[in-house]
Amino acid sequence: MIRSKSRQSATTRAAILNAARERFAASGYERATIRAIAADAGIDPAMVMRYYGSKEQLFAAAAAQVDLRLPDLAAVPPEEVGIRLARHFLDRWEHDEAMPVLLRAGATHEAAAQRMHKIFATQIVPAVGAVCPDPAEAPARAALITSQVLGAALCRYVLHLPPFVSMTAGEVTAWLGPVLQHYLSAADPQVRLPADAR
Amino acid sequence: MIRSKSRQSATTRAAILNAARERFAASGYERATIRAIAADAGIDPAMVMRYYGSKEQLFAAAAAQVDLRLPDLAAVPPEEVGIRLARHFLDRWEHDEAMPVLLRAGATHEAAAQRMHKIFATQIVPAVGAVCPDPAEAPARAALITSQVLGAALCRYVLHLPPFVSMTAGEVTAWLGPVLQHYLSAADPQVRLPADAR
DNA sequence: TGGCTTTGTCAACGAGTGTTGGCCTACAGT
DNA sequence: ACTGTAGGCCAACACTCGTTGACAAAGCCA
Repeated sequence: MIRSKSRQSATTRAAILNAARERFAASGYERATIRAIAADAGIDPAMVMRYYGSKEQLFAAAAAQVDLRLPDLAAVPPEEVGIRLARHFLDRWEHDEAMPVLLRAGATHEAAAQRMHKIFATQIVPAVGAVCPDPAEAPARAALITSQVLGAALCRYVLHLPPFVSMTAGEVTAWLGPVLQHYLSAADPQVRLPADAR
Repeated sequence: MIRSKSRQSATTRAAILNAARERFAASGYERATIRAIAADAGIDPAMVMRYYGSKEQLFAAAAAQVDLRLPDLAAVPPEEVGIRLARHFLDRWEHDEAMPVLLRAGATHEAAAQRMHKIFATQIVPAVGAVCPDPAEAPARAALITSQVLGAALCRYVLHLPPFVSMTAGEVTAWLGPVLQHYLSAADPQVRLPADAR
């Protein structure tokens, strides 16, 4: 367990990053303090500044490289795309805490919201576009999928809404699958005329 | 415009509450400072404490009495319940900022999350139960509806996800309606056996 | 007019924050 | 053995926060 003192920096950097991710995920950006993160990592707060420069940059490092690892949906049988997507997200979240980080922080921190925009544009939209009937509709369909997926994550991992946390991952997947399928491939619904909009 | 000095307290109290709601909605709980709220209301920070006791109590007052005013779904033709529900939520949010307050604050503040649990249990679950095939399923179905509805609000009003904000309220309603309908009345989906869960 | 309550301001406290610079220590290379 | 350097800690700064108590002004009531 006892290591030589030099060439230890990589280990410490990683420890800080892990502690930061946990704190950001558990408390959001503002309540996650440098001091608490440093305490979790077992080092002095000054080290955090030395290695990451500022809290903002530490957050950027903690929330960087969020890779959803979305599968190639074009290779999936068309009628299974929805359930496959739902299962993928659930799987991801039950084992990775990168997404709660962005969810909690994105609600109040502008930089986090911008990062979610980027993830949406570079990962979700292309994946959806691969199986979309009309590629021009991909952004809108991807946004709808994102809304359902983030909403479920919000209820389950952030708000801890009782009926949602007591469901198994399989149940959630079974419910979300058809909905994602609908957003992916259903015909664009006609908006009623303003006459009966009220 | 100039009023007598006494009997002014009700006006000031209301001004504080309005400013508080705006700040909590725009910045979340932690970034909304008493000083900023007081400045918006045009008075001294000490007045906020005098009238509301503490920041926590001010937040409670600002987030209190969130009445979704859900319609009696039993009186709606069964096949229109989904679209009716979607339209109601959209209508509510485009004109009221009480919900963004809870969304932003609920992500990081425990008291806000608890308040959302209460709103869910006392308003959404009963409304859903009125049209649910099996009342025992009402909490789960209500949770799914809530997840989609909160997810849409998150993308549209908090994260400002571009494709979502550029949709009209009518388009969002048309997309969400069938999904809410599905959560309300579709048969409980069978969860596949563990054999093909991977 | 004189006192009492209400409405409000001002200055300050104590705690907690991100951040900085100086100092100590122990290893690596010579 | 000596020295340079990198890893790490400590103390402190400057600032903001929620919160408090003392004090001033203005109305109401007698």
